[in-house]
Amino acid sequence: MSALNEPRWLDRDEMAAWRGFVVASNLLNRRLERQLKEDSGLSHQQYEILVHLSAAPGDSLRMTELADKLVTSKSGLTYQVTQLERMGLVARRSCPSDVRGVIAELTGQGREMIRRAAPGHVALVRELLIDVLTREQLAVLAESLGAVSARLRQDDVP
Amino acid sequence: MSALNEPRWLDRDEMAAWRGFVVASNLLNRRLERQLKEDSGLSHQQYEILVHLSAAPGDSLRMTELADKLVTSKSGLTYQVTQLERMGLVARRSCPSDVRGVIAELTGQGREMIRRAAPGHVALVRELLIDVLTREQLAVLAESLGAVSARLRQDDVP
DNA sequence: ACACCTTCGTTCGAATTTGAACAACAGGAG
DNA sequence: CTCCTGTTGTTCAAATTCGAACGAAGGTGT
Repeated sequence: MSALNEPRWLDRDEMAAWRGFVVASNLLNRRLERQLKEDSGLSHQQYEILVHLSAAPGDSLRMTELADKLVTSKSGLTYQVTQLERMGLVARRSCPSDVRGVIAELTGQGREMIRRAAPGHVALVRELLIDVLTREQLAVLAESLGAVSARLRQDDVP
Repeated sequence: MSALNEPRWLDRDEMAAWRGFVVASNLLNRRLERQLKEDSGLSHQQYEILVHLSAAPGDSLRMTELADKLVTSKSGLTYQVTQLERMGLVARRSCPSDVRGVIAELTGQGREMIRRAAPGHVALVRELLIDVLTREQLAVLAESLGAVSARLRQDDVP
């Protein structure tokens, strides 16, 4: 009867998990944003770009690859890489194997910046998230969100 | 020696939890944003405003209260409430007990909108997050993120 | 070599977000 | 009452974000 049309609403636990996710996500982002801006003059997004580059072989990545890792739009990345380029933290160079390709590469200043910015950022992540949870909670969180991310990556049709 | 200056970096599990959180959060928001926009013409933020209002007594809340619940800036809320007001989904009225106060109230159209938009949204949240996890994972997630949120709310100095 | 479809990164305009500054008011201490 | 401090919601400029459209190039099948 109505079972076919009536959606399955979230029960108490499900709602708690979902609301907790949304609220924690927003609050965390706010705090990290402030801390990075004040201490290093970087936005969280810019910081993440530097991190992904510094973790990549040759301190460099193709724009599209980088956009995927960051989970952002291509145009958004173009904008931010331009900003970082103006700050002297990232340089653009063309891709040898593909004329269309653009490679974003960390500069010396970029490496220095991430080296200085990372400790404070990690300390805050630890204080606000990691150290609040037990080892078991962390493990479950990692596995759960890993599964959710994988599920989302799968059918992410642009 | 160096132990005092060297930050405690994240180990494998901690990093997995943190990255999982960031990635899942971004991917989820992207998907929810698209779905809401296409199906109802609402942004996720606008949808959340309607949800919080419809959950409040009298379908109404003070601006500041609403901003707190949404974890957004006051100016951001002012903008979005104005948008919703233009759409006829929300109305502003002044607060009886405080001349400065402004109360956002759900209109009839607003109630109808949330009634139509909710099923599709909840279904997607279920598909992408809730139903991907086991009952135990959900419980741990709820408790963990609840603790993190509480910790964050505590010392959130504006 | 040719047409065809996809991918790459950028540009563009529109929408949104933020923090700082602001005026108006509330709430108390004296 | 009167000053003083904190709150409330808005306005403003600046920064950021996104999707659609674009030109240019890759890759494939014939």
